[in-house]
Amino acid sequence: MTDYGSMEAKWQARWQEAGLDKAERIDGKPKFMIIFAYPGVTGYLHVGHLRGYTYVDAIGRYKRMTGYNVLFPVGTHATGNGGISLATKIARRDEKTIDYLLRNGCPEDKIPELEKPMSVIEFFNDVYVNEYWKRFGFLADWRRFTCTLYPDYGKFIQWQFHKLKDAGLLIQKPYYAPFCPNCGPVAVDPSETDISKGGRAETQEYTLLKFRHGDEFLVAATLRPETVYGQVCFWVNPEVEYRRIRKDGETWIVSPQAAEKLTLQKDGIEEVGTIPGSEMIGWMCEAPMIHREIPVFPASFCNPDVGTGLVTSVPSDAPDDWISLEAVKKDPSLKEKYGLTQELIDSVVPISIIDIKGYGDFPAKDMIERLGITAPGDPKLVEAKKQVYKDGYHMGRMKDVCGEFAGMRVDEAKDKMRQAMIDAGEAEPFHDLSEEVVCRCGARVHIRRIDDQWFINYGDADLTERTKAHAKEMDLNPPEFSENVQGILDWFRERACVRLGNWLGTRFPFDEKWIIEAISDSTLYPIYYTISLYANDHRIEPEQMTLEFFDYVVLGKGDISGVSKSTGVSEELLDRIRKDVLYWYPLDINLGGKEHMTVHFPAFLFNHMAILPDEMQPRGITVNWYVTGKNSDKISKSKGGAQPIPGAAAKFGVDAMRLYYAHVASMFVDVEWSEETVLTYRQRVDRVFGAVTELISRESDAPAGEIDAWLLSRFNRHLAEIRTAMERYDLRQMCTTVYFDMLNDIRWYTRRGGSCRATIDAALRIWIQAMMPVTPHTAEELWESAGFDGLVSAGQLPEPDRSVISAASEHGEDMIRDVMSDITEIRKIAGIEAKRVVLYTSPEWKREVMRRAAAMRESGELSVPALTKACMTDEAIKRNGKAASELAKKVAIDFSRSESGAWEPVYSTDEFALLDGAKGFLSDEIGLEVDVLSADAEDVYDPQKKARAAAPGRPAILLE
RNA sequence: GCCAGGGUAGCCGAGCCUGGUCAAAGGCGAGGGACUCAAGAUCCCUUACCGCAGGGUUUCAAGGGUUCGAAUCCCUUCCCUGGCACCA
Repeated sequence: MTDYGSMEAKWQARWQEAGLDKAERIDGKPKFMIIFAYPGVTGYLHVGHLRGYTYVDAIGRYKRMTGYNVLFPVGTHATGNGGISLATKIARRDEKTIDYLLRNGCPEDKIPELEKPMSVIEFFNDVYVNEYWKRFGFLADWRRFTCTLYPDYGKFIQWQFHKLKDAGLLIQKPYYAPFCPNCGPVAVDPSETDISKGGRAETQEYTLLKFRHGDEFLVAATLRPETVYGQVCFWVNPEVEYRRIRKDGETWIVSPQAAEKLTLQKDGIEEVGTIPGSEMIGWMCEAPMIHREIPVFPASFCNPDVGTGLVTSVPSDAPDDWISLEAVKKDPSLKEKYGLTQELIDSVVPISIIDIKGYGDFPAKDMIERLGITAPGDPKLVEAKKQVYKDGYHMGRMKDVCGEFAGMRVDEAKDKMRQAMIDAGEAEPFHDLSEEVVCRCGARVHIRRIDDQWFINYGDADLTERTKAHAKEMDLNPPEFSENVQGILDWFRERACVRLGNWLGTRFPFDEKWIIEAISDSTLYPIYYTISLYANDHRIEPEQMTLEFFDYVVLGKGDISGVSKSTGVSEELLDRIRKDVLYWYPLDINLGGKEHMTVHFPAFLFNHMAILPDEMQPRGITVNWYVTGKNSDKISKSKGGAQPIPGAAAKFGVDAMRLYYAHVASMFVDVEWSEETVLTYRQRVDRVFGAVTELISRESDAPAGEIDAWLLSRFNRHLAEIRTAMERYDLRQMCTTVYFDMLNDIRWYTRRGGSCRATIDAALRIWIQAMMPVTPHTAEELWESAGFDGLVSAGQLPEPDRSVISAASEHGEDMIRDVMSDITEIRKIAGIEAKRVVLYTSPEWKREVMRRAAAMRESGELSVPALTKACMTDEAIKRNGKAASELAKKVAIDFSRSESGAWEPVYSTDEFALLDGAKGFLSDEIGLEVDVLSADAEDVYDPQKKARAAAPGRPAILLE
């Protein structure tokens, strides 16, 4: 295996020596600032992540070689519980975790150090920078690296929150969060850092429905308030000892567990007694909204742990209800046991309330039959419920029985009906976890109301309008994101921005018990890269980074001498930082994966708009899609199947991988990772490398000829194409030109016998420079062996020389290729064992027809009759009779469809000279003797009368 | 369901905005050939169908429409993908 690593390391060291990675303000020089949305520190990354990062480096390199001073900083986002989670697992030597670390190349002796969260973060910061980004040859300004857990970064975030507060965008309102009675707030997430069970639980929003019975209420909890019109009875678990509680002067009956949960969410709850479930069977209670009396029946599926342990029954749409009602009707023992009358039981019949495509009047019944469920307690009921709920919510429509809600879509009716009942005092909101969650301390975790939760008010109308207006001006890629983002910005509402508990992050400046949560501290940060430089080398210390400091350097507010005095930062340094900020900002491109479209990018836009002046608003966002595993999953970090990045880099070489990312597909589609595909790019790099190496060493003392003019024309045209593509950041198009088209041109040049040193050198300069953005190591290696000076990475891409771009020259070679393929085709079709081929070039009169057509096209008078008429005034043309008028017709149509001047090379090329000059080449290529004759020549040899078919651009061919 | 984006030759994928020069780029795969003792690499040719002269025929999810002309514009239908929130 070739040792790509040492070649790559060599050039990376040279770039560093040359200081190419460092970005410094150069007043007056155009700047370009680009970032990728920094990754969360969650462990080892996989090959998929490098896709977006590679785009950023390639774009940065391209900008650098086209006259820009480029700032490409990197950082990491470590806010959250990822670090804690990993450290905890490492501390208790969790087998899977240790295995995961070792498999990804973590040195064994490093592991004991990783028991502290911050050590984990620092460890991975180092991995990301050194094993991923530097390894891939990125020219990022490493000096500016920052991490969300650094104290100086925290100062910046606290300042940002002061600004949000000043702008009136921080609001407080109640919020419902998981809470342990002993440990306080806990994080419920799949990593299960804080908890020992229930990491997949979700917070669900129930509606408590109050059913009047005498002067008390049976309280049911439902996720489907829109089904109240279908209520026909009420379920109570006869085995459960229910509680009576006082709430706002009312008496409620709920399960004991529900009573406990309610105290966490409602004020003034007081237990006043108990009542066995069995006692309630046979009661009549008044259902909310419909105000009908419905009977209470026994049901074993009422789990006191879920909701309130009491359930309103809507058999039409709830499979559990349907099957249980059937069971009640069939079970005679219930009548005796609970004294229910047959009449009462018979009076309970399902009511059809929702019309769902693909279902009959009673969706629950349909689903039960479809799944073959026959009795209550069947485990398939869970699935049945989920499916009916989902279909009902998305596709259902309320039927006529639903009063004022008739005809509404379910997803709309749900909120409306819930609100109507809450307004009428018949219902209340309630939150519960979808499954049992147990804290590490062993206590049960419940949802608790938090009254003073802070939110950022992204729903603010003025902010939204201004942000939307700015987004319209931005360069957003893919273009459809421009359209979508308008909707996303509208849809963004208040967002909880702080949280309690065991999380890493910055303290909320207005109340230290809160930690600023993960999305909210990563929205304005790109601007901090202009400042982190000075914090990292300790020219400023975190304690100096006061509100006045940021106000001055970011916003230009305050008086420099005052700020200098209060912070202890010299006026000179303050001035310098301020100028840096003004120079580098706004951000030109923020590139991130598609997951950011509805989360990070809108928040990024809002925060910039809320805090920074117009001239500092971001200019562009580029969204990249993923590299996926099989079955188009994201390559999962946790699944472990993905290849560690350093291993892949060693195996394929960094440049091959970079080219793979840049070219394998449009930025805006997912790509399935396949080593085989990467290998074809490895091969592609090798082929280009080989072709260049061969050109460098080729004997090349021939004088410049036609083919040299052709190559220079092609390469300068490509240069222009590359620039056009890169205007749109279309790396893929650019790579097609550089690694495919240009290689093909070189092959043709070689095949045509090109070997002029000056041409080759000129072509190589263009070509190698054009390779630099995507395959920089290969480019350097080639640049050096070609004997060119300096580093390509430090050079400037030449402007295309339009004076050497020649349509005529390119047309000539196209013609030769066409002639070759025509000959091949004729030989194949005709099955002739030919010894000789005769080419007849077009007669002069046909050229004249085209000249006339071109002139008429120019002056706008071209039409079939006009051209025919004009041609007939020319004796030399007219003489050809019908052939002349037919040609005039065809030419008139062809020319009028084309751009003016497009056909010029066709009629003005000296075809005889061209083909005669290529005779030797053609003869070698096709293995036949080749003669070139002019169709105009006197007594031309033409035994098969082929010559008359000759036309400009299309010589007649005779095989014999 | 709502919003958005798609369905192109064996596969991947350009073209579609700005209709004609589109049987439709390029790559991969496949077949043939050159080079070679041989393999690999490299290079050349072919790869919808028909055709003993460079041509013809039928194609760009399906159906309909606009137009002298449609892969490209419009309408309908079918199918696929993503997002639908407090989760980074």
